[in-house]
Amino acid sequence: MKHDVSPDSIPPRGHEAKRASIMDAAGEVFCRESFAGANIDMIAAEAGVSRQTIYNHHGDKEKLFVAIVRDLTERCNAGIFATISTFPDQPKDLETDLIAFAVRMTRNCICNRDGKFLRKLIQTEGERYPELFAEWREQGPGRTWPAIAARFARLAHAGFLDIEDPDVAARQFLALANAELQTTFMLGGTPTDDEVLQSATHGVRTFLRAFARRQPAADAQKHSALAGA
Amino acid sequence: MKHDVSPDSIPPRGHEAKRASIMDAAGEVFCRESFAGANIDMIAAEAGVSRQTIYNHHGDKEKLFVAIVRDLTERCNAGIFATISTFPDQPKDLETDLIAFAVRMTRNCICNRDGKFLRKLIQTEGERYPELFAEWREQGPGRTWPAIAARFARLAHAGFLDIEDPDVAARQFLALANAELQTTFMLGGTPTDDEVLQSATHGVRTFLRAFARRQPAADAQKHSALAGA
DNA sequence: GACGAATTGGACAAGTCTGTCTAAATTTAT
DNA sequence: ATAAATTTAGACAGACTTGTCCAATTCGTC
Repeated sequence: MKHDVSPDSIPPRGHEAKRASIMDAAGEVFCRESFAGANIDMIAAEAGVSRQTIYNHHGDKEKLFVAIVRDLTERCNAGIFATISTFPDQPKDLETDLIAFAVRMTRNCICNRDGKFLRKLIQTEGERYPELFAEWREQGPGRTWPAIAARFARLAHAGFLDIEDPDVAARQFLALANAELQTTFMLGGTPTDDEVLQSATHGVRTFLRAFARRQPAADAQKHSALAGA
Repeated sequence: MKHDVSPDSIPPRGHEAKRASIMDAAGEVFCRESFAGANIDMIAAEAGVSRQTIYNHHGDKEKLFVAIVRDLTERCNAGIFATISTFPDQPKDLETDLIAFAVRMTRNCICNRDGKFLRKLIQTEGERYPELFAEWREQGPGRTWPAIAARFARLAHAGFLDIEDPDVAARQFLALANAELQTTFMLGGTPTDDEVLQSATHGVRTFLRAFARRQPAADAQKHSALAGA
C-alpha cells in the first residue's frame, strides 16, 4: 500500500477477490435465509473465508447487508440499462422485435442471479430498512421506468404505436410480458426459457392488440423512413 | 369437554378465542419479522397470551407457522371466490363494471390483511417449505385461476369480448389491473384507494382495447339479450 | 528473501431463543 | 359450589449467534 494508480487506500488484488467472494456468498445466504436467519459463519464458509475477514471488511452484519443491497441495486441497474439499450427503435417486425426485447428484459434483469436476489431482499426486508429501500426506489425504479417509457414514447412518435401515456404503457408492457410468471416468481423459482417465451409472446400480442396503430401501413412506413434517414 | 354438538375434542369457547388470537398475532409477527426473526415471546405478548399456551396449542414454532399458512390460504381463497362471484356476467357498462371488479379484486384479495400476509410469507419462506407451498399452489392459484378464467370465457361467449385463450386473458387482466402497484407491493406497502382505482382504470382500458369486440354493438346486443332471457 | 499487511482459526463473553417443567391462579361446565 | 381443564408466570437447560481478541500463518511486494 505505497503508491497506486487509483486514488488511495485500495488494497492488493487478493483483497478484492476476497471482498467479491464475500459479497457473492452473502447475497446468496441473505437471500436464502433472510437477514435474521442468515449467520456469519454460513457466509464465511460459503465464501471460503474466515469469519474474522468478514468483520474486517464490513464491520458488522447489518453493514454487510446494506452493502449487499447497494451492490445489487447498482449491478441490476447496469443490467437493465444495458438491456434497455437493445430496445427496438427501428423494428423490422414489431411483434417479433418486442417479444425478443421482453424476453431479454425478463431473462437478463428479472430471472438472473442479481435480479432474483435483489427482488427477494426487497420483499423480505423492505419494511425493516425504510431508508435503504427508499434509496433503492429512487436509484432503481425511479430511473429505469422513465428510461423504458422514453423508448416507448419514441416508438409511438415514430408511428409504430398509438400510445397516450408512455409511462403507463411501459408498465403495462412489462406486466403483460410477465403475466404468466407471477406464481413462479413468488415462490422464488426460475421459469424455463420456454415459459418466458410463452409469456412474452402472449403479453406482446395483447400489448399490440391494444396499442398497435389502427391504420398501420401508410403512416408507420412514412415515419420509420424519416427516422431511418 | 363431555358431549358437544361438534364431533369431539372441541374445547370450550375461551379456548377458541385464545387460538384465534394466537393465529392473528403469529401471522402479524411472522410476516413482519420472517420465520427466523420472529420469536415466540413476541407472538405471545402480541396475542395477550402466555408463551406456554402457544406451546399447548401448536406444539412448536414450525407447526405454528404451518398452521398460519394453511389458515391464511383458506381465508384468502374464501375471499377470492367471494369476489369472483361478483364478476359482471351481464355488464351494463363493460368498462365500468370491469374496473369495479378489478378494484374489488385488488382491495379485497391482495391489499387486505390476509392477502398481504400470505403473499409475504410465500415470498419469504416459500423456498424453505417446498411441500407446504406446493400445497398452497394447488389450493390457491390452482383453483382460483380457472375460476376467474371461466368467468372471462363466459363473457366472451356472451359476445362481450373477443378472447382466444381465457386462461391467458385472465392472467393478463389482473396483471394489467395491478401494473402500476408492483413497486408498492414489493416493499410491503398498501396503495391508496386512488392508486388502486388509477391502475385498475388504465389496466382495464388497455385490456378492452385488446379484447373488446371489434364490431361490438350489433353482436354483443344480440348475445347479451339472449343471455338475459 | 524479507518485510508489512491481511488472513486464519480458535477461544471467548454476552446475549438471545426454543422448548420443558413447575406450582399457583383462573376459567368453564356441571 | 365443586371438579376438571386451561392458563399463567417464572425458572431453567441447551443450543446458537454476534462481535471481539489474539497468536500463528500466509500472502503480496519490494
